[in-house]
This record gives sequence, structure tokens and C-alpha cells, in this order.
Amino acid sequence: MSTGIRRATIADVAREAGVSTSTASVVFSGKVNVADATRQKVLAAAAALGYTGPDPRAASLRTGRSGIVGVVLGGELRHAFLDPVTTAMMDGLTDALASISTGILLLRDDPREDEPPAIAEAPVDAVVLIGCSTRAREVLDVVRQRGLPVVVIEGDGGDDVPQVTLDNREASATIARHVLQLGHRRAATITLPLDSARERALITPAREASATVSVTLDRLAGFREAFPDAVAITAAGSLVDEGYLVGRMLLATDDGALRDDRPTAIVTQSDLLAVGAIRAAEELGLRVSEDLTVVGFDGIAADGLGSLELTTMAQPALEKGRAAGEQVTRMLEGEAGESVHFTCEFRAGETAARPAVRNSPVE
Amino acid sequence: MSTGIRRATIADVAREAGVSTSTASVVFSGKVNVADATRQKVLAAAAALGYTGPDPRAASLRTGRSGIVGVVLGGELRHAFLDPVTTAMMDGLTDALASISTGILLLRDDPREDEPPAIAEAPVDAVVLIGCSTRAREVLDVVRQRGLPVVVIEGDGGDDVPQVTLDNREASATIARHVLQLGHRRAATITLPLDSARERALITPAREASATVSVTLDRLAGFREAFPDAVAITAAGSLVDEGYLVGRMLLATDDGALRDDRPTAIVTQSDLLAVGAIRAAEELGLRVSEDLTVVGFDGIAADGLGSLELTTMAQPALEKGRAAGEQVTRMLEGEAGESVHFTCEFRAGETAARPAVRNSPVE
DNA sequence: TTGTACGCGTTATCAA
DNA sequence: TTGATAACGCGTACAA
Repeated sequence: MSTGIRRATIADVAREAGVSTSTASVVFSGKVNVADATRQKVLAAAAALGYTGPDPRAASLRTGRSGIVGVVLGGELRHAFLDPVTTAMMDGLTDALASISTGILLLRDDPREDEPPAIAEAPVDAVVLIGCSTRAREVLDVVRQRGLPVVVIEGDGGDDVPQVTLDNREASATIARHVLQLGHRRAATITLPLDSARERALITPAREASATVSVTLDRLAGFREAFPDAVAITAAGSLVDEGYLVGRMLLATDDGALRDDRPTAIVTQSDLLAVGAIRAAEELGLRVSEDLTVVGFDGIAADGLGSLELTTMAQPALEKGRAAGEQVTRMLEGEAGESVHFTCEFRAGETAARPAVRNSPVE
Repeated sequence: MSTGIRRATIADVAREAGVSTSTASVVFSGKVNVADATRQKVLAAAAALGYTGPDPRAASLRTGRSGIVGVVLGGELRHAFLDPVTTAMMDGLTDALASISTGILLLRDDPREDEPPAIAEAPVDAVVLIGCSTRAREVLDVVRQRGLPVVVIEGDGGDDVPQVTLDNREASATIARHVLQLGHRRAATITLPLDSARERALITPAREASATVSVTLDRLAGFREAFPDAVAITAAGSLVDEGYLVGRMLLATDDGALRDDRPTAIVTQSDLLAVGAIRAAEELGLRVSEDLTVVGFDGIAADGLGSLELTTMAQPALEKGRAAGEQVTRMLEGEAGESVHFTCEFRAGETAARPAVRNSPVE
């Protein structure tokens, strides 16, 4: 008996100090004034027993708060860290949350199909949904069922959930029209994944109908406003490598020869994809922008190109995260959360230009 | 009375279903066989009452586990998301933790000076300390006091704490010697921050003595093996912009004229810093590597340079994170954690070359 | 297979 | 300023 492994509790400390548990508790929470002598006694007892403070689990059960905000990310957590837009949002989010939260809990929304989302079992005070896909509704249901404040960043939360949105469709239309006005007639687009399967593939009407990622669909719709019939290929992720692979598919045949019917402009749905496409082009001997126009989306990975400035739509990713954090804070303070809408800004770079003569007389 | 706001508990569900609470509990935990009819009754009752499952706080108090692993990051959380090495580590970490943890809790280690570290109040099952600074010891004390398994990535956890380490000093010495052997005699180094103050400044002996970030000091020591008396400037962060600013300080005077005593080689402690230094050089009309050698560290931001390949020491950042996750997993399963050591690999790029003649006859 | 009873460690309420 | 008491919501021996 008394293997001594059991950690000291606040009751032990109180007993050791000769006070009641409530007094000891108050010493640690600091919410009520305690006589200095009493405080010292309790602190001494705590030190003697190696008591570090209230067990967060018990405290949280009692108070109903954990100080943790859950961030639910679509797809694998790992993707989140590889995507500069997401990390920028997290940056803004943690910033806005710093005052009310001890930390943020990263969760994914697609565990094994048959299990409830992880958020169902996470001790969080509020939830931020980022770029979620198929299971977003399910996650939302669980969260609302639990009565947690929730904010959705770029997802279709529906009805009464505060959302942080971006003018994806309009922004895409803007940059696509820019390309059109430069004179391009044969454009192609590389999109973000259509669903959580994340398969690289030509986008057919059937495939498009079963897509679930609204960001992708919105940007595609914007693109189609300028180029209704253009080829669209979905990438398996927002990665440079994917941009490279799809770029090659668009520009060259399998044996590495340039295709005659290659596009004169590639409109991508992310800067990372654009960087990859540019690499593919350069490797094939095409100069950007003289021989090929490539434009991006996000305005974040401008780093990847050396001196070449990417023509893109810049989105306020950090601000999106910050706005979400601010709304969560408000809601935790009992106020109502509000939706916030952001717009992208066209950023002229050096990767878009008029098409070469070869294409001018087409159709 | 009965404002109806109170959420249903498992006791309510049990009553509604006409079974005992333990039966209802078992239905949700699934640990014991329950008659199918009973299960249906309970599930129906739960649905009727809008009961989503056990309250994680209460469950966690009871079982002593939360399914959460805390990741303590040095400095602001925001820096973490901006640093590719950290994100790569997180990537590996989440990967290794996926099977045993519902999510990872991001915490910072430097809140207001007078408060206990956030980790003291976080409901976590285990802790991973990443690149911590001043308060690492304090955090470690709290964590050990709480009896939580802990793994330290590149910090001086001391004695019996499993650590994931990197050969920072040796790797730095390797690349510095490479620069020396190319013939450079006038080298300078741009280091990571020395402490959590993160001030950009010339490194004096006094300043070095008060430094707290061991990674920085180790890499500096390695550099000094080759260049004992070289100028060293500490950057305010591992950022391209910082590399640019410090690079300018080293290469030009305030009015933008090239300094006569400028170094012929700049050895930086991170690839991001190197990218910035290269930008500064190019802006001043210096060609890398013809006029100036710049080398990095990390092997991760090779993206930022377009076609130019950075000469650098590549570190297995993802593997470091994965190793930490694996050790945590082991410890949670009752086994002892082990330290794991990784080494960097020299990666020859195009940014290091023999110095131009101008410098060859120096001293 | 189901039910009873207890404790996990804390904090809020209220009274002294 | 301090103390007694009652939840908080759950899991799990143990008994039936």
C-alpha cells in the first residue's frame, strides 16, 4: 500500500497547510483575497508536497472551460504545415487568440469514416473550421450540438454560423479576364483538389459534379467566366511538385515533346502550383512570360521564383485568421459572432504577357 | 427553473432509455459487450436528447488521459508557422502521433514573465519541447513535476530527458571549413537569434555570454572553428528579410556603397537568412557566387532562389519531428524513451565558389 | 448482461 | 477572510 506514486491533490495541500480545500484552491486561482500568512502556509505546503497547481482536467470539468481553441483542418494535418496560406492564417489566428487562450488544438476532420470526428472528444472552448471538405457538415453538427462557438473560414457553414469568406469566384474571374485581355485564347487551369481523395486528373463534368471543395469550385467558376471551354486539370494538392507535374501534362507529350495544342496561358489556383508550372515550362525550354503566361493565386509564395515576380491575386491570409480569432473571442465573451468578408487584390508580376504571334490568329 | 440550457448527460440518457448509467456509458465506450436491443434503446435516447457523447472534460478527469500531446514552441507561435524547419518537424510529429493522439496542442513557452508556463494548465498526456529558449528549464520542471512524458527537440533538457538532437556544431564546422578551403579568408556569419529578445546586433563577447539559444551558439562555435575572428551578426529571426538587412550591413555602408572590407563569404545559420543575404548582394550588384559566396543551413528553403541552388547543410527536419513523436508514443505505452541523434549532410549548390582575385593576397 | 456506488480533483456557493 | 458542502460528468470495480 501507499506506493507513493499518487500525485498530491489540493486536498493534500490543504491538509498539510492546515486550511480548508477551498482556501487552498483560492490561493492558486487568486480570485479572492487571502491573508498573506495563509497564502504562505499553503504555498509552503504545496512546495513540500510537490504540488504544481490544479489539475487542468479537474479544473476544466468544474469551470467548463479549458482555455483551448480547436482548429479543424481539412485533410491531413501535415498538409496544413506545408501550405503557406494555412500557416499564415494560423499565424493570424494565434495572434488574435493570444489573450484568451492558452493554446490551439490542431485537429483533422477526416479520420476513419466510421468514427465521429475528433472534435467530438476534444476539450475545447471554441472551434475554428478551416477549409474543410466533405465532413464539414458533420463536424459542424457535432460542434453545434456541443454548444460550442464556431467560426468557419472559407467553408459552407450555412445559416447562422459566422464565416470568414474570400471573393474566390470574383478574384479568379478578375485574373482570368486579365489573361483574356492580354490576348490569350488557349488557356488552361490547374485547380486545387476537388475532394479529399486528392487525385490528379482531368476535370470532367462528372468529376466536377461530385466535387466537394468549394474553394476549388468557386475559383474554377470564376475562371470559366473568361474561358468557358478551357481544359482544367485538378492537382493532388497545393504543391510545387503538383504544379510541375500538371504543367508538364499540359505542355508536353509523354515523350517530352512540346504539344502543338499546348495552352499559351496557365491559370493556377495557387502560387505553389504556379511555381511548379513555371518550372515545368522552363525545363521544356519555354520562357515565362514570353512563350507562356502563368498566373497564380494567393500572393504568398512569391519567394519561390527568385527575381521573377509572379502575377497573382493576393489574398489577406493572415487577416483571415486574425478575423476568425477575433470573432471567436467575441463569442466566448458572450457577444454574437459576425461574418467577415475579404477580397483579393490583383498583383501584376512578370509572368503574364501577350501571347506570342504563333497563337494570335487562332480561330 | 429548468431554463433548459443545461446539456444532457449520460445519466439523462440512461434514465430516458430506462437503463443504468453504467450501461449507457458502456454503450458509448464500446469496451464491453452490450445486448443489441439495449444499445439501440440507449442510442435512441441519446438522439432524442441530443446527447453527442461523453463530455471530454469529465471523461478525461476520470481516465486521466486527454488524447492530446502538447507541443511547446520557443517564442511566439507565429514564428513557428513561418519557419519551414519547424513546420517540417511538426509535419513529422503529427505523422508519428496520428495513431495515439486526437490532436496536438500548440503552446508557447514565453508568456508574461510572472506567470507559470501555459503548459502547467494544459490537459495534455505528453509534451514535446521544440527549440526552446530561456524558459525551457522552467517548462521542463513543470512538466516533470506533473509527471508527463516529455521529449526535447534540440534543447538542453539535461539528464534523463529523451532528446532529439542535431550535430549543429559539427555541421557548421563542416560547411565553414568548406568555405575556408575554397580560399576565403574574410568571412562573416549571420546567426539565428541569441535569445528571446531577438535583437539584430553585432555579436560581442558580452552579448554572446548572455545568449540562451543553444542552437545558435552551437552553430556559431562550429563556424569559429574555421573562422575564429570573423564578424558575427545575429539576426532578429530566421527570416528572408532579416538576412537581407544583415547582408546589407555586412556588404555596404549606410549610403549604399560597397564596403572595401566586406566579406568574400557569408555563412548563415539558416537557408532563409541565406536567401535574404543573396538578395542583398544581388541588389548591390554582386554576383553570387562569382563575387560573393553565401551558404545556408537547413536544406529546406531551396525554393526561394529560382534556379540557383543554395549550398547548405541539409538537416532531416521531418525525421526529427517523427522521431520525437515515436518516442512520445513509446513513453505513453510505458516504455522508456530514448534519445535520438541526427546528422546534417553537406549539399553542394551553386552559391559557393573560390573568392575573386581581389581577395586572394590578403594577409 | 446490468445496476449500485464511489471517486477522479476541482471550484462555486453560501454561511460563518 | 475562511470553511463546509455540493456539484461538475463520467468510468469502473463489484455485486447481482
